[in-house]
Amino acid sequence: MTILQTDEPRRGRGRPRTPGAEERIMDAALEEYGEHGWSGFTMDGVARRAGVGKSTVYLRWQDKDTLLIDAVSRRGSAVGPVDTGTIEGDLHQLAVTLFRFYRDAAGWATLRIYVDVAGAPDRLRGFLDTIGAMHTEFVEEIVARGIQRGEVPAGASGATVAEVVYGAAMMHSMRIRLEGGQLTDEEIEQQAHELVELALCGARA
Amino acid sequence: MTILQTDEPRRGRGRPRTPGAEERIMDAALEEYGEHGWSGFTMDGVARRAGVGKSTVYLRWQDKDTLLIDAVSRRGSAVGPVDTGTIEGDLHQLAVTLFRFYRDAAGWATLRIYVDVAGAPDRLRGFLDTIGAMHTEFVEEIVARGIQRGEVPAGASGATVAEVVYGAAMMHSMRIRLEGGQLTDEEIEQQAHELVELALCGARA
Amino acid sequence: MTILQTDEPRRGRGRPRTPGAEERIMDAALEEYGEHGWSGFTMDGVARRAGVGKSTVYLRWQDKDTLLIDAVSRRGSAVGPVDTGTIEGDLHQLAVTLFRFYRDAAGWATLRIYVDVAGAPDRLRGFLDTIGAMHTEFVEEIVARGIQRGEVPAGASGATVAEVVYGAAMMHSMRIRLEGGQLTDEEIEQQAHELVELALCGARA
Amino acid sequence: MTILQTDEPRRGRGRPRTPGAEERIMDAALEEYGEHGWSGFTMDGVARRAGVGKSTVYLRWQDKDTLLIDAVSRRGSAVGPVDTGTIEGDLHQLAVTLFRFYRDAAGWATLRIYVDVAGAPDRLRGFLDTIGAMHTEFVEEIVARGIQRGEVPAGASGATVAEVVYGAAMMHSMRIRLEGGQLTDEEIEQQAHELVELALCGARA
DNA sequence: AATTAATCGAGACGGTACGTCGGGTCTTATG
DNA sequence: CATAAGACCCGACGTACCGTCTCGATTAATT
Repeated sequence: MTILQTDEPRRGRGRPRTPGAEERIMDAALEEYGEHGWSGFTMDGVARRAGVGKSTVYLRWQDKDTLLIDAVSRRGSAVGPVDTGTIEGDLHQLAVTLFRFYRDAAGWATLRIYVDVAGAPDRLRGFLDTIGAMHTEFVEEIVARGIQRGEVPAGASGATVAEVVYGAAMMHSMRIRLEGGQLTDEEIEQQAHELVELALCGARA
Repeated sequence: MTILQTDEPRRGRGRPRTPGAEERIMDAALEEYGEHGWSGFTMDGVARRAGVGKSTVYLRWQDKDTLLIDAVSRRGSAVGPVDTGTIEGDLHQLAVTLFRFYRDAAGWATLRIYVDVAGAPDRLRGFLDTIGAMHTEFVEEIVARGIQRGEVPAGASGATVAEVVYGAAMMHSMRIRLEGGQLTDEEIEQQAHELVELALCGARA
Repeated sequence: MTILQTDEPRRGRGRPRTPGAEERIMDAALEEYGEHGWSGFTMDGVARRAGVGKSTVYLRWQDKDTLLIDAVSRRGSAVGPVDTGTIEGDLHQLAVTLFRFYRDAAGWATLRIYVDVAGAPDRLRGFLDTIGAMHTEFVEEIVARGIQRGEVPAGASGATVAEVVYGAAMMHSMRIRLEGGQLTDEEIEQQAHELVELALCGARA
Repeated sequence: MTILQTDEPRRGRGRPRTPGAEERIMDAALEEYGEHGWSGFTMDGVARRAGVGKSTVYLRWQDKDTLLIDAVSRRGSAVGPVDTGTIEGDLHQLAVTLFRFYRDAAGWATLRIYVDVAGAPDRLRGFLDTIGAMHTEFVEEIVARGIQRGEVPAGASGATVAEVVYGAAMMHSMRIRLEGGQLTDEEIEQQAHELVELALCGARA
């Protein structure tokens, strides 16, 4: 996604930037973060794993936070808009995507960043807010279509549904993680099903 | 709470540990973490704020992580069991407590730690799991009493209700935080009400 | 010697000081210093080796320097006045004593202290000066008696003789030490003989 | 002199080491040691005084001892070979240089280190031995030339002369230092003269 | 015998310096 | 120009030691 970048000069002069470097660095960043956590996530480690020099990293990202957030945001967009024809189908697919996202190390890292940034007064909060709002919009579109189709009453709140689905998926994933386990695809289907029923029940009331 | 401590030798020999030191240090840790976030949370800073030497800190906690987790866990137990007579009242009070907990810097820090620890393979996961299970038990007791009273059908899942309430409260709090806002007590009441209705709707189905 | 001690109150009340403690502590101090040098000479180490608590040490010496200097001075007085009847015999015996003194770990430690203290502006310099002057006096008495007996001319300088004997003995000892060797008693006799001849030659001129 | 350094890789890659840094650090080390003595000689202090980060120091010297010894050895070589045409002139110049060397804080620090290292079993002793042997050689060359010129008999011992000159100069300097005084240039000339006469008297016998 | 008071071993205390490590910057030689 | 390498300054890490302090447990001399 690399939203945080300054617009590159691209004057065509000098050696062009190595093509795959951004990717390799962001991948390395997510892997390092996934393996060692925040403490233990070092720029030297990222550079070494990506096989580049530190200056190559700092040429593209101004600091550690920015790199990590950028790397994480790119994966965060794995959760995108869906349209299966029914509100139930849409929410189910969204929930399944979420569970899979949280099961992955990089996906969970995204959540870590969000919670971390949300907790401290920070220049980056506004940016993540945009991402968060984007996700809320997906759900509101789903609910809006459901209202149009008459599946849920007009007063149903997309924001609430979003919070329930995202929040419950996150909490369930965390519990499994703390137990040291990992969700299978079948369990994800089952959990998503229950969760959607519950959310819809609330939306209908 | 200081669960992580090894049981002290307590041979009565030598100068006894200063009584209030643990408290002062943990308070200082939460304040430092709340003000500066993870980066910017330093042991020297904690010691200075608590008015103790670094050795006094390291005598009680083996490292930075352990101190922070311990400090955070102590506050985590602010959320305890409730019994108001109805499942609706119980869940409402629980939700209100949660919202208030997440509004507080130290409370949010707790969540940060949980998400962080859940993301990395770690010796501390098992411990936090215990705390997490404790919270699930509170909700399961509430639901069990609800079943006894006939408020919800026998098949209602306490774990699911817990995930919905905790997760949605967390997500809502995070959204407000990312927007830079802060929940008022009235908004908390309102949110808690909606959330409980939704959860109960799901539990009854 | 324990010159640095304040005069003890000795009011008779309370538990009397453990008799052998001073000795054990000073011995331990010299041993620790001899084994580990200045860096590596720790009060905890001394107390542990002497089998006493730190308070027992600090009750007798105000700090590390004082203890070490005191311990070292006690051994320093191993070199005392002599009177064999001839200036040659006196100086020979003095030189032999010196060589033996410098061969010993504690004796060498004494020299270390002297050089160390002489190098830094310090409250302890005056004290060591006294000791140094004492040694000079021994030699001056020897030379004065030599003058009386007509062995050396009236203008002979005791201070110069002292400097030559002490200095040359020290330098020779240092060279042997740096080579990792150790002077035998025969070598000491031989060195002392040469040294005295040289010093007397100078004194006679 | 920096003899202790491992030969550098010098692959030409990466930023080269700042040219004057070694010098600045060693100067700072000697100044700090001269001012505060061993206790009070801190790496942070050296780095600050040299205007350098601690890592820059530790990149060049493995620890405090090594730095100090290296710094001191460099100055130790201030005393070098002389050749004035007569043994008397040579020794006189050597003695004057020595007295001036010991008068200087850094010079005296050198002696401190020597005595300190000579006193403890240590990896560094062999190295200082080399320096010590070098000094002995200077004097032996002087004496050898004196023998060639017939100024002293063939059996004269350079080592003994060296010990007498170095030792007596050191002892005299120490006495003056302990008294809190400082040798003037005139006194140095006078002392050197006396000392050389005495040493030559011995060498001739 | 009870009281008083000093000393003892033990070890926690507030500090300070250690030697290491990582962040972000800068400087070289090489593409 | 960008890059890989790596030295730079800074500051936090967790450890060790200093000299102080506070314990409970002795150990006499004084009541």
